[in-house]
Amino acid sequence: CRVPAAPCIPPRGVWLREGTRSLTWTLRIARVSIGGAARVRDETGRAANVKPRVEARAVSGTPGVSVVQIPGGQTIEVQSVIQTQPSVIQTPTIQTVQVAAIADTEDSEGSVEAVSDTKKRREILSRRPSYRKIFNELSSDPPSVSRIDEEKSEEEGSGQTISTTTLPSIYQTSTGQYIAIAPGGAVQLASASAGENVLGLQGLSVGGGQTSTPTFVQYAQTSDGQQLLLPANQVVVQAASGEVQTYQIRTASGGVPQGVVVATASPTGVAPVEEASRKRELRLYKNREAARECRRKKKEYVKCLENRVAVLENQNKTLIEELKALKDLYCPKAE
DNA sequence: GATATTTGCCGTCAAAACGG
DNA sequence: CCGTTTTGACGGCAAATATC
Repeated sequence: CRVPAAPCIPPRGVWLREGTRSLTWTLRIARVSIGGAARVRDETGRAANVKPRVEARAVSGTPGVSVVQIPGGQTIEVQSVIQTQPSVIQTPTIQTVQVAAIADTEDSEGSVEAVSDTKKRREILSRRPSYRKIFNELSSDPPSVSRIDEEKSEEEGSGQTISTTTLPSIYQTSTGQYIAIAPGGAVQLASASAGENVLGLQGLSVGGGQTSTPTFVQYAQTSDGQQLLLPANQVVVQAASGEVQTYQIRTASGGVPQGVVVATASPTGVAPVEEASRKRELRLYKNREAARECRRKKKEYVKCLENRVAVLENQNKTLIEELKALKDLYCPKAE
């Protein structure tokens, strides 16, 4: 949280490191590092990062006491003071923090318990109304703060993001680029570097019908109207410059990254297991995109709040000055 | 320079919210 | 009511930063 000058109140508990230099917290759920000599490891050594470390997150907490859970299932209760300054705090500022207790949670073992533990935690962390709801409610009264648009706001910069309104088919090319073929027929290159919109290309799903192995072919239309038919594992992309390139599509066995839909085919004749996994992939893909979008909106929302804080602080300052001036003018003897 | 810690982002899950 | 969308929560990774 980097709202300037406005003290952010940690919503649940306080996040701290024992006996070390800094204290950090983020919104609502924080990560806790237990540093220094008291560094704690998951028994299985599961803090499987390149750099050894332990992270924990809040499971509950009241002002002054935070209960955090470390990966191994242990619960550590930490007594602390409310620290209102976010970000890094130098040694003189931080107050002593004691690890009050380290206790094994009864259900640290066993998958069934683990599930119920997760549930318990989720219950503890009662869900608050969504930020968008709160924000829209807030913004119904005061001026100078823009509402978060329900609609997707114009993307700054290039609009290379893959459309999320209707699900495109995503393919990874042999060069590592991703190609999205939207139902509308637009083909987008979604590479890490930059994307370019390519029109005039279409992906055609030719349903397998009776066959259990659906075929996927594409045709491409060149600028001069010529049509190209391509093998099932290739995609042609024409850049804005006019340059036409053929890409090889990787197959699932070739190590397609998670979530990449390998092919879109009619479900007819597809084994239930395959169908289920296809559905799952689809769901994951959609959710991935949704999460991305949600984060974008959230960032926007936080920016709006920061603006709001700045505006209100300004107003406050102006009003105080005005009041002071009026007092001086009309009741100079006051105080 | 090595190690420790923080921070930001991502993918996934699950539950709330929403829309038909 | 049910399917879909949205979003909080969480675990994980890696880059950035701090500290030794």
